Amino acid sequence: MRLVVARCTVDYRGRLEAHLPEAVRLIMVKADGCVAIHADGGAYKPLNWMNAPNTLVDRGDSWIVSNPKGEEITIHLLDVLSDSSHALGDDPGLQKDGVEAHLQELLAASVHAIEIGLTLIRREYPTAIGPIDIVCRDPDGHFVAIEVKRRGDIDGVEQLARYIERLRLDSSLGNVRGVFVAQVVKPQARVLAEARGFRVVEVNYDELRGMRPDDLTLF
Amino acid sequence: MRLVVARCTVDYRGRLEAHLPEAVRLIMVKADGCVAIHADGGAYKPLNWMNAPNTLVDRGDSWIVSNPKGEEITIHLLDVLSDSSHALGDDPGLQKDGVEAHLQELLAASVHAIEIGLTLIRREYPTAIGPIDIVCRDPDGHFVAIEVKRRGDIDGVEQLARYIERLRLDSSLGNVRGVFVAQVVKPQARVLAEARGFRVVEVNYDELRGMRPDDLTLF
DNA sequence: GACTCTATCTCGGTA
DNA sequence: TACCGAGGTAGAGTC
Repeated sequence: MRLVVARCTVDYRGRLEAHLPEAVRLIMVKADGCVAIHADGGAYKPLNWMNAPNTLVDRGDSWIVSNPKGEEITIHLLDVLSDSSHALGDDPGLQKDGVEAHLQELLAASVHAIEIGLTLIRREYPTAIGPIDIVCRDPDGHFVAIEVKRRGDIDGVEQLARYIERLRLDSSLGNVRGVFVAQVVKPQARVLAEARGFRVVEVNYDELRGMRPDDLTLF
Repeated sequence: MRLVVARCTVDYRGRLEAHLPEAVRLIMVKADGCVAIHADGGAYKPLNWMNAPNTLVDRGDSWIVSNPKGEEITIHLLDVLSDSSHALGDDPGLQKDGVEAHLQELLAASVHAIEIGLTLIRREYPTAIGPIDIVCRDPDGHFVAIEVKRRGDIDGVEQLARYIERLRLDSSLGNVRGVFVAQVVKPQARVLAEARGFRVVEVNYDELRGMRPDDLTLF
């Protein structure tokens, strides 16, 4: 990894056009060739960047980084304050817990947390337009399509609507209804979900993790 | 900005839980206090981070960074290979051109580029499920809801469909129709838009920029 | 390769 | 502040 601190200007031309006026910034070049230009604030996102694969032409006072898609960044170096390189080696990578997949697993194991009386048919139920998170049957024998989100946004409701529309094309399934499950459901998403006739359920991840799976509960 | 290259392990607990095994990484601390841990690859996204505002407790061989929301990162430093600080100063910020907002402004100023005879009612027309990009009236007095996208995807068509559905609930508006405008419209989006009864218009950003606003045109 | 969906999304705007 | 939508979204997984 090469770290250059320099007074510079930057021009990007590609999916849009962007320009950075003269200032002191950090230019980070990683081993895979990607380049990122950071200011001294503004969270982790760089001001400008170019992902690998790309080619870097170093003309001394300016760098031109371009990729096969025709995007290009030009960095004019006006004053280099520091320039260092470090061998970091491969990274073993990040281990995560608590993402949507886990929420989905927990819910599939405890579908009664969504609605009493549900029976799991399957998780990741396949359709032509993508898998439905969870599909159940209710005590009346009706299909219940369940969309699980960490944050219940309007996009998720649309997603559920597409799946329901799809399932209803298959008349052999009979009645199909939708349930939208999330840790937090945004107001607009709730309005839309209810307008679409979907039930909306908020669940607590930590409580869910503490619950016994359905096959151990006695109702 | 402080740049530390060190062999380290990292643990994050907050919106989810994450752990980084021992490896050599770059730890970047910006002037606003935010911390990012980078590997030597994987584009611009850090492996772990903590946004400002937060507090950093430096215990020498370990750092504990926590924020008011209850998120926390613990960095164990096993071997510091480099530690440097640089004064970067404020950044004048990024100047962008060609984003959706510009396209929308240009179109609002030249609605005849969408369709001859339209009169602008307002931009960002408010509804319970979000603002409509542009709303016009046509020569017959009908409402026209216009969704503007840089890239015309299926999501944008769905968005327009939601707005139209919403407007039609208000019978006082009379007839309402939709127009989907983008620089490029994906085939699937076009099919869906036309199935929904929306007109589809492709516009050229550069041509649009060269046009005079409506109040200067003489039709 | 194209498509789909998640994200500690980030970031900006606005009510 | 919370909420909403755009993003050069990026990145992962699947078909």
